[in-house]
Amino acid sequence: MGEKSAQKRRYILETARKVFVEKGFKKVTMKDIVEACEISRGGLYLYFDNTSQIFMEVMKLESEEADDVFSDSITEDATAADILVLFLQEQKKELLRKKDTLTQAVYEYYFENQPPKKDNFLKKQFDSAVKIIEKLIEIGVDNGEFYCEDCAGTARNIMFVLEGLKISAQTITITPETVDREIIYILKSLGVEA
Amino acid sequence: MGEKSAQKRRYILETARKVFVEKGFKKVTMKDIVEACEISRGGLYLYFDNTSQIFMEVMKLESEEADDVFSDSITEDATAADILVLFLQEQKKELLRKKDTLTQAVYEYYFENQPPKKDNFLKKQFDSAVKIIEKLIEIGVDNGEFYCEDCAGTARNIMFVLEGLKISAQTITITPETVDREIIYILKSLGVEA
DNA sequence: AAATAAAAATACATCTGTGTCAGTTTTTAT
DNA sequence: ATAAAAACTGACACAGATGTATTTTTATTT
Repeated sequence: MGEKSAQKRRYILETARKVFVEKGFKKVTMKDIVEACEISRGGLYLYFDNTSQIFMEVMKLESEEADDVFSDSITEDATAADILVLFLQEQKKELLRKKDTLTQAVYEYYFENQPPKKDNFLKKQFDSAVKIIEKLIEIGVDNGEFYCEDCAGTARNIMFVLEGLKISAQTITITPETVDREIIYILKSLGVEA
Repeated sequence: MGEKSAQKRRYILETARKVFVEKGFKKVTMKDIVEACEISRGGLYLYFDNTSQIFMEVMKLESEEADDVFSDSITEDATAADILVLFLQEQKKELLRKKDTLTQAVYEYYFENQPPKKDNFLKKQFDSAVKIIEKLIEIGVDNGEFYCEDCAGTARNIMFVLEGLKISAQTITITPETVDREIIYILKSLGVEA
């Protein structure tokens, strides 16, 4: 498969991503992707075998482009609290505009394809986020910005709260105020008044 | 529809529940339910129109039989901390045996049928659980068992953590130890050493 | 026991999605 | 310019699910 094919593969994946954002995972058919890409049925099968494969590759692309949220803010010479707040605000934005992310599709995919212990996209994201938050809290504690006895535990706890908010945003209806309250709660638990 | 029909309706719902537990929501077809109930295709359509309707009624039954977890333990003359621990242990059990609950099916259903603001089964459950936990914490604070400045906030926070654990158990693989750590973390935040 | 009503089973027509394949067009190389 | 290779297309056969219509069985009434 030559240069050109790689380009088209990429185009298909990017277009398919929009479809998954729109419809989740389960509902999407090869036909949907074909139509979105404005190619033929047979053409699509030249590049991909089925929707699961396409989705997996979409997730892969996604994960390669991730982690930027953090690095953006960390490079500044902001305080630990600033960075944490920035991160939480970013998460808030993300989880409230639920119709613009792969969140739901990813959940659906994992429901269908029972927990792959290795190569679990979500687990990787979760674990790496925990680690970064933990580091951040440690820095804050050293600074005297935060009070915290168990940085790892707190980091994990924060991530579970965010997961809870994320899924709740997809099922229950969640208001910005609800998210704000949780953010304030988290900061308070670190001894930071918002 | 006579006495007998009502009985059969009930039988179908209870059998269908097992199918939903087994397969989630989206995957389940009328055929699956027909086979599980050992009745005929046409027969099922006499009672229900489609899988969504069946699932909605299953959830309704489910919600009518809920809330017992709490009432069971609350009637005892246990301390607030005891009751809270019992509740958290119950939740732990529930979320670890993920293959034995409707959790995943409910999520799938809500993904598909976008957030009904009224009659939202999940929201009702969530809100009522928050209220009960809040009361419990207040009692504990009055007792001097707990230390807590914002009972409502803490109750909400606990529920979001549990939601996070619940969805994580379905997607990431979660160990009992992970849940235990969160439980300990929660108790510690109330000033209770486990 | 025959007539009638209710309940259940079967067969049917339809629809939607899948994956493949024979044939066509486009690209590339000589 | 032409042959070979690569990329693409639309039609096809198949599979599985839906909801309905018809027939068969079972129960009820007189």
